Amino acid sequence: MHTRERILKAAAEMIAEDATTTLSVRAVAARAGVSTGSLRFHFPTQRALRDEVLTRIYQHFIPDDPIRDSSRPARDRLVDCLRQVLAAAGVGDEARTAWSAVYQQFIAPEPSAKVRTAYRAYERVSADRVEYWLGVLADEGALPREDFAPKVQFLLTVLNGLSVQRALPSGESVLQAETETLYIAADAVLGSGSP
Amino acid sequence: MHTRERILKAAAEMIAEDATTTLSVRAVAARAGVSTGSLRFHFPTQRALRDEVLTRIYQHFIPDDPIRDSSRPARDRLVDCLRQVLAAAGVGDEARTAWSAVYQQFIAPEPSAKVRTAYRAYERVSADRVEYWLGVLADEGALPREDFAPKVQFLLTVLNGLSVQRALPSGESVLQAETETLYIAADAVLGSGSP
DNA sequence: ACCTGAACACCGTTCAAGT
DNA sequence: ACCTGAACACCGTTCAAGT
Repeated sequence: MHTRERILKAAAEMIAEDATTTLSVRAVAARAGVSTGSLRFHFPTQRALRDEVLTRIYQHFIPDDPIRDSSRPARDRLVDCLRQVLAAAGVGDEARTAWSAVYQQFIAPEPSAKVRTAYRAYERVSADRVEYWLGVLADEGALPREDFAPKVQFLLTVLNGLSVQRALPSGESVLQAETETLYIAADAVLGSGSP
Repeated sequence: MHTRERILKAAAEMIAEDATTTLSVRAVAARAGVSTGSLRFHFPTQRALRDEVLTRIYQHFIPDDPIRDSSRPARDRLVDCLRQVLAAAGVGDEARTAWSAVYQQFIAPEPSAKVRTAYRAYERVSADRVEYWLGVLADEGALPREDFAPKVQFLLTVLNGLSVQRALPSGESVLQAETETLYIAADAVLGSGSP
C-alpha cells in the first residue's frame, strides 16, 4: 500500500472514530506510520489533506447528490443541496423539538471547552459539506475558485436563520419565503442575478 | 492607567489595524507592555479577552441613523444598519441569555394564538425597520423599487442566523466573519458587487 | 491582589540529509 | 522520487515565585 493511501486511510479512521479531531500532522503521521515530512511531501498543507479526505468521505456517503447533476443550472442544484440540510431541521413541532435540543446542548450551558468542541465538530461538518458543494460548482466554472470561506460562512448563516425560523411561530407561506431566500442566497454566492 | 485597560486598548488597536488578527496572548501582552501571566490574570482565557474587546467595539462603532448619510456608499450604510440590529443581540453571555429569553418565549411553548401574535408583532417591527432602510436606498436609486418583501425576508433570515450564532459557541474571528456575511447579504440585496 | 516569566504541551511548515 | 526527523516559529494555559 502506498504511503499516500496509508495517510488517507489513517486520517479517515480518525475522523470516523471522532469527528471532533483536528487531524494534526503528528497524529495522522504517527497513525499512518510515516514521518511528518513524508506527510508534507504528499500533502503540501494540512488543508490539502483534509480536503482530500472529505471528498472521499462525501463521495462514499452520498454518491448521487444533486450537486453532481450537471444537466441542471448551478443555482437550482445549490438550492436543492441547501434544502437537503434544511430538511433535517424538520417542520412544525419537529423543528421546535430539534431546536430545543440545540438550545439545551449548546446555548443554555456555560460554553465550556467540552461544549465548545462538540459544537465546533458539528459546525465543521456543515461547513465542510457546503465547501464541498462550492468546490464542485467551481470546477464547472459556475463561480470563481478563490477562497470560499466567506461564502461558506454566509450560507451557514442563512441556513441557521432559516432553521431557527422553522422553530419560531411561522407566518403563512413558509415554503415560498424559504425558497425566495434560498435563491437570493444562492445567486449571491454564484455571482449572477438571473439564470 | 490600569493594566486591564492597557490590555484592552492594545487589543483594540491591533484589531483596528487589522481585523484579521488573531490577538495572540504574547502579541497583545507585548503591545500592552505586560506579561502573559498578567494578561491571563485579567482575562482567564483568550476568548474572554476577545469577547470584551468586541462588546466595546460594537458600543463605540455605531453612529446614529447611518442610512440617511448619503455621502457614504449604500452598501456600507445598509451594513451599518444591520449591525445596529445585531448590536442588540449582544455578545458572549449576553447573547446567550438574550436567546434563552427568545427560546422560552417563542420556541419552548406550544405555538398558541397568543404566542403566535406576540411573535408576529416582534417580527413586524424588525421587518418594518428593514423595509424602511430599503425604501430610503431605493429613493436614491441604489436598488429597484419593486416589492421588497423577498429581500426583507432574506435580510431578516441573515440577521436571525447571525444573532443565533452569537449565542452558540463561536469561532475565533466573529467580527470578521460577521462583516463578510453582512456585506455579501447587502450586495445581494443591492444587486451589484460594487457601490 | 496583582504581576512575572519560565515551562508545558501543543500547532503547521521548512529543510538538510538520507535512500 | 520518496522519506526522515530535527528545527523553527508559533499557539494557549499553568504555575511557582515574587511584590
